[in-house]
Amino acid sequence: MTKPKGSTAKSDRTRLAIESAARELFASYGFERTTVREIARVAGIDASMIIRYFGSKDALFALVAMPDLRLPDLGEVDRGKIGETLVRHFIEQWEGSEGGGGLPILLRSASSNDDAAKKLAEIFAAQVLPALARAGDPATAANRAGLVATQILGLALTRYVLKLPPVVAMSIEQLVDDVGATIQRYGTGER
Amino acid sequence: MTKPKGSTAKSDRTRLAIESAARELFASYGFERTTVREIARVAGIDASMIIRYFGSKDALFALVAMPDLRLPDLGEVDRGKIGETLVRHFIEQWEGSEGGGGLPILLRSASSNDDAAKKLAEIFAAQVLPALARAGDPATAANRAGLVATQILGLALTRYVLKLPPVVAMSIEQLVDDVGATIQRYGTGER
DNA sequence: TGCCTTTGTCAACGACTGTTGGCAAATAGT
DNA sequence: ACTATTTGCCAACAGTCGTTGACAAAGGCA
Repeated sequence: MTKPKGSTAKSDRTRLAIESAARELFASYGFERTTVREIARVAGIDASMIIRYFGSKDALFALVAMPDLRLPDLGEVDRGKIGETLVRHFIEQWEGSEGGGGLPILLRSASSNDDAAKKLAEIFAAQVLPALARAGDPATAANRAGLVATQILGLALTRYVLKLPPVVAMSIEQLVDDVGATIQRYGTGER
Repeated sequence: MTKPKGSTAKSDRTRLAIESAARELFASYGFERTTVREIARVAGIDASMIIRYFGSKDALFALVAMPDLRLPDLGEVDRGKIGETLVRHFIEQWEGSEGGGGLPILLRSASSNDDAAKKLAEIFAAQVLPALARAGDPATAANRAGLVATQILGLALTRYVLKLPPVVAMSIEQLVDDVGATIQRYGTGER
C-alpha cells in the first residue's frame, strides 16, 4: 500500500497538487490530449508518482471527474422561478473557481471518451432527473430532463468549451432571462 | 504531383473510399482517437496512401469537416414557423445519410481540438448569423444566433454524440414541437 | 546511532502515433 | 511491345504515450 495509517503525511500536499493540476489540464484539454507527464510537470513532480499515487491515468480521471451538481430542492423554490433558479445555479457554479465543479471536465472529454459520456449520462439520471421529478408530473420527468439537458449542456458547451463569441459576450443576467425561460418551460412541462 | 490532368483516373475510387472511411471514423471517434491506420484499414488500402493522397491527417480532416448547413432562406418562410422549420431542417440532415453533413464530425472533435472549435465558430458566423439576420432586427442578430447555437448544438450533442437515453428516445415530431418553440423565440427575438 | 518505511528521480520498456522512402505491380501512352 | 507514370505495399523512422522497476535521499521510530 502507498497510503499510511493517518492522513497527516507530508505527501498529501503532493497528492493535492496532482489532483489540482489534473483538474486544470483535463478541463482545458480533455482526457486524450492531457498527458501524465504534463500533469506531473504542472504539479512539480515526476510522472511515475502519478501512477504510484492513483494507479493509472484512468483512475485519476475518474477521481477528479465526479461532478456534484449540488442542485437545490426544486420543491421549495417558487414554482414560476424554477428555470431562472436552475440556470443561475449552473452558471454561477461554472463561472466560479476550480473548474466549475467538474462538469466542464467531463464535457470536454465526453465527445471522444465513451466512459466520460457514460458518466455524464449517469450524472443526469442521478441528479437532474430526480430534481425535476418534483417540479411536475413524475411520469414525464425523463422527457423533461432530456429537454433540459439539451439546453443546459448546449449552454455549457458553447460558452465554456467552444467559447462561441456571441455566447461568451452575453451577460449572466441576460442568460438567466433568456435561457431561464426555456428551462422553465422544459422543466415544468408548461406551454 | 499525385494528381494527373483528368479526373477519370482509377484512383478516384480509392480517394473516395478514404474520404468515406475518414468521415465515418471521425464522426464516431473524433479527430484524436481516429488513426490513419484505422482509416486505411476501413478503406482497404495502406496507411501511407492517405499521406500521399491528402498530405497529412490534418489536411484530410480539414477536407471532410467542412459542413454546409444548407439553411433555407428564412425570409421566405412563414414568420411564425421559423423555429419549427430550422429544427426540422437540422434533425433531418443529421438523421440522414453520410454523417449528417459534417457537423457531427466537427462537434465530436471540437471539444479537444482548437482548430475544429474555431471552424465551428466560423460556420455559425458565416451561415447561421446571416440567415437569422433576415428573421428579426439585424442589430440583435449576433445575440439571437448565439442563443440559437446553445440550443441547436446542445440538441446535436445530447442526441448524436452523448446519446443521452431520454433525448434519443424522443420522436422527431416531439423535438420539432418542443425545441422548435425555443428556436422560434430565440431566433426572432419575440417574448 | 541504526533501521525501515516513505517520497522521489531516473532510465527504460513496449506499444502506439504520423510520416517517409524504397521498391514491386499495374496501368497509360505511344 | 516498350516505356514512363501511377498505384500500392512494406519496412522503418523518430517521437510520444502510459507504465514499470531499480535505486538514491529523507524522515520517523527504536
